[in-house]
Amino acid sequence: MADLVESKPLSGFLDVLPEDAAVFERAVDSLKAVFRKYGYAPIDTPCIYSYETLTGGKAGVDKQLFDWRKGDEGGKHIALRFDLTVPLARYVAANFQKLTFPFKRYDVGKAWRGERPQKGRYREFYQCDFDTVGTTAATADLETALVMADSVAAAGAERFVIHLNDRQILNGLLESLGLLAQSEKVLRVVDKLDKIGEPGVRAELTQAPPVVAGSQDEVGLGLSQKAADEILAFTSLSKEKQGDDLWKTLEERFSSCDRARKGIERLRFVATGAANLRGTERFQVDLSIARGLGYYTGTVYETLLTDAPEFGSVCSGGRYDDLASSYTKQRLPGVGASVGLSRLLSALQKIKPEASVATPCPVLIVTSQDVDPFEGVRIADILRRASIGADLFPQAIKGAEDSSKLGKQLKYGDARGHSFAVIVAPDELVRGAVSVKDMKTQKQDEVALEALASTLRSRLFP
RNA sequence: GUGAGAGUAGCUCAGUUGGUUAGAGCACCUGGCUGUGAACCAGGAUGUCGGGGGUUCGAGUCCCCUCUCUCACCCCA
Repeated sequence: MADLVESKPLSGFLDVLPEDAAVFERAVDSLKAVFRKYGYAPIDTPCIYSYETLTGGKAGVDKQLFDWRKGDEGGKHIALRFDLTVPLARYVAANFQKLTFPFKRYDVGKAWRGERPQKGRYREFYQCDFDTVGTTAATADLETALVMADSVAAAGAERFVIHLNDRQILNGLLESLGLLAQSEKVLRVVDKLDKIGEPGVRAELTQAPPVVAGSQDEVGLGLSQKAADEILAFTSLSKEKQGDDLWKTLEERFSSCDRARKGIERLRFVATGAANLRGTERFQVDLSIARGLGYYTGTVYETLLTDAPEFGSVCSGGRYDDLASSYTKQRLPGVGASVGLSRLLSALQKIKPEASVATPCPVLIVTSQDVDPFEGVRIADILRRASIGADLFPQAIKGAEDSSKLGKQLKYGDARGHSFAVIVAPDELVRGAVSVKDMKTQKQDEVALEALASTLRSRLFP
């Protein structure tokens, strides 16, 4: 015998079993329904791009890309997309004259990262993006928050909190400290507050920068203690105060800073509006969240599951001033977010492992070895014509090698989770009837063929 | 890329200070039950002990190298 070849997927890639795929498909359907309800239209975009397109011409982003070695286009380096937002930016730039703005689209698809996998982090994963492109209006930011709440709930999460912030406020603070140029690095460190705590963040902010520029293992921005104090005092504000207290404090603190005041105004609109429509327990102003992504410039969102915060954010997003600046001179502001469905579902599975079934059909047709196998196909067909999902256990003609006994067929039905078995056997068949067995209660009774569809329908959907 | 841990049956794992033929549970197959599953009883099949080298009379066990996976860092859904 030839040596067998590895059948397991690569690390960070997932096989999905039927029972999990059923959950996944339901979740996707629910999400899409939410997106459509808010006016987002579906689009589709390619998975592979040239390096240049993916990175937007910027250096340094390519570290996490999933390389594609074969199929180079005229020597061009190509790679898989790492999210759905970059493809959107490119798409909007490429189809600018065909689209109507504000443009709202959703896109459900896979993205790839070339990094080491970890808990809740894969190298291939699904994202469900929705964005509103071509407006700076704060209502779009507020509606984005609502879509996030509705989608995470629709995917099956019960307890979660959407953290809200606006980068303009922190940027205002940094501006007053003369640190605006380092904004992105500072935001990234601040973003780790929940993970490494205040001492950790303070250390990273004040430690000397890496000796070797660009080193990945050393951290440190070399800020002054005073700057670190200011930053930490600011981010802890939302931990001490929420609601009107917080707004009042912020407005006083930043009364002379134009940039921050705009951010406060918008954040207040979004946070109070969202809490008003979906409940205060769903939304929380959190001045410490920043999002690592560089293109966010205003509102930022992050969603944590109350029962599984260790999985990280399951739905994040933000507002950007100019999404497609790398691809077009047209300025395209917008706001959007992404449901990390692979992560969300793996977290939900941990919170409440649901007994789900491996079959989409409620009914299994099993046939005795003593009847013409055609009867099974015929009876299954009756149910399908009546729009009742019916799976027929493949049954060979009597005496054939792989003809299965009733017991084995019922065992299969049990393993797959069918609700009812329709047993086709000679005694009933001569009377023009079959036996219908409830797989849970084990009760079974004889039903005439003419009444089969209606009987099953009433039992399946009482 | 950096650091830590782990690789034994399809899955989860046990395997004593190195000792003959490597085990258990679950799952699977067969029969008890020629017209009835998830319970029970009896039986059955399954392993290059991740790979390579070394020490030894003898290695799943000790040493070295290598590969892979997991967790964490970086970064992020």
